[in-house]
Amino acid sequence: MNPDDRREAIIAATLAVMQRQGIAATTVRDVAAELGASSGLIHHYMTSMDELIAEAFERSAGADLLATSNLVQQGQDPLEQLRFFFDSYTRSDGDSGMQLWLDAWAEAARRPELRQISQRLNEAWQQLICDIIEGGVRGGLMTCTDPVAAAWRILSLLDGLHLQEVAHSDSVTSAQVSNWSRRGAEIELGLPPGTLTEREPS
Amino acid sequence: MNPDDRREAIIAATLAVMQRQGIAATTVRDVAAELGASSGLIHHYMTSMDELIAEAFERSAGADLLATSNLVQQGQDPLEQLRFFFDSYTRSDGDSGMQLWLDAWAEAARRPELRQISQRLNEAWQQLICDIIEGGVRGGLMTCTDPVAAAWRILSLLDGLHLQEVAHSDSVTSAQVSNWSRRGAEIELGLPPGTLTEREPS
DNA sequence: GCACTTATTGGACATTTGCGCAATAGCGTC
DNA sequence: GACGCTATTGCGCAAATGTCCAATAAGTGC
Repeated sequence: MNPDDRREAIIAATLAVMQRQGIAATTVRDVAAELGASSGLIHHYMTSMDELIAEAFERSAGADLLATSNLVQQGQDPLEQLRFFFDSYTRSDGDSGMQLWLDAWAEAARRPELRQISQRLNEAWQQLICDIIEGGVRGGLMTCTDPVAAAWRILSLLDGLHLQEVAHSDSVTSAQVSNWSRRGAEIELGLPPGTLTEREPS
Repeated sequence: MNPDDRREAIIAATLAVMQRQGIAATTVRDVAAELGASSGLIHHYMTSMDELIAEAFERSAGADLLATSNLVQQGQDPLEQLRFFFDSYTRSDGDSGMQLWLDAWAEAARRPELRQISQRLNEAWQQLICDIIEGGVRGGLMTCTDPVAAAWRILSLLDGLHLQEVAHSDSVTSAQVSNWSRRGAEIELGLPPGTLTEREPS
């Protein structure tokens, strides 16, 4: 098998195990079993377990960011862009992507490589929101005196609510995460209620 | 040694280890070393490792909640109560309490006992904020059409910002967590800027 | 066909983990 | 001082884990 393809296959298998069992409980043997290969093979391509986990997480979380980013760019104006942002972000929690983030944040303190990736991606998410807000303020569609702070607030609110949904499923529901976070952004940016509500696909 | 005291001592030692190393990396042997006793002793008092961890987390997080709750009750009006709430919450992150919460949320999916405790405490935090808001709305000091949602937003925003600070220390600083979360609550509740800023102890 | 590189295997190894258990020490009661 | 209960010890066991390594299979260029 082509080395590049093999490497991809290993990362894909790692990701599958991570999503099933969580980052902390992912072992080399499980990845090998998922791949249908031996454990030695994984170490032939990866120098350490930490690198393997970091790479798999980056692949998964990076793809989510890219997908949302692409969708946002299709928005005609900043309001639609922000709506698309919420559409994309609140849809992607159907899979276990958010549990991965929870694991990553908790493990960041103990895995430097993972921490670096997690930080970089979070800052990219914040930047994405910040750009939308600055566009909205320039166009007179939104009111905001501190876009950097506002972007961190919108992102953190979304993460904080998602966290409750994933950790304690019957405290906060998926619909509440969507509604409450959209309403929060409306309040933050001086928008009338309903502006960011998900539109029915016509 | 008195069995009750011994039990307390074990929990205290467990907590110390948990704060130093994180929940996932806490082992029976480490707790025994911290206590200056043998590993067998821990199992004489606790039926399992999960129970030990859950109990220690409940003790620590419950104490934080109680301390904040007590401080809030000393506020003369809802605005001061909310200010006290932020004072208490944003001060308690000096120690590593927030990393414990991160671990707890991540582990909640795999440790039922921990999940139950985490969920109960989070709901109590939300209730604490909700009561303040309802008092503020009644007294005409705050504007809020949905106190339940607003309380979840204020709590989740605070947790989300804290999360960034703990996981990636140079993305968001401790001061920014305090300022941004207070400002967020002001916007949420229709308060003029600076209303919730920490007062200098005169 | 033959050397040479590389992918792949399967297991060994040292370490760490939660937990159990037989032995011991300490202390209160008669 | 003897007895009995329980706190406490210290070790051992089985399972799991990351890492490494010698042996093998599979190509690949000559």
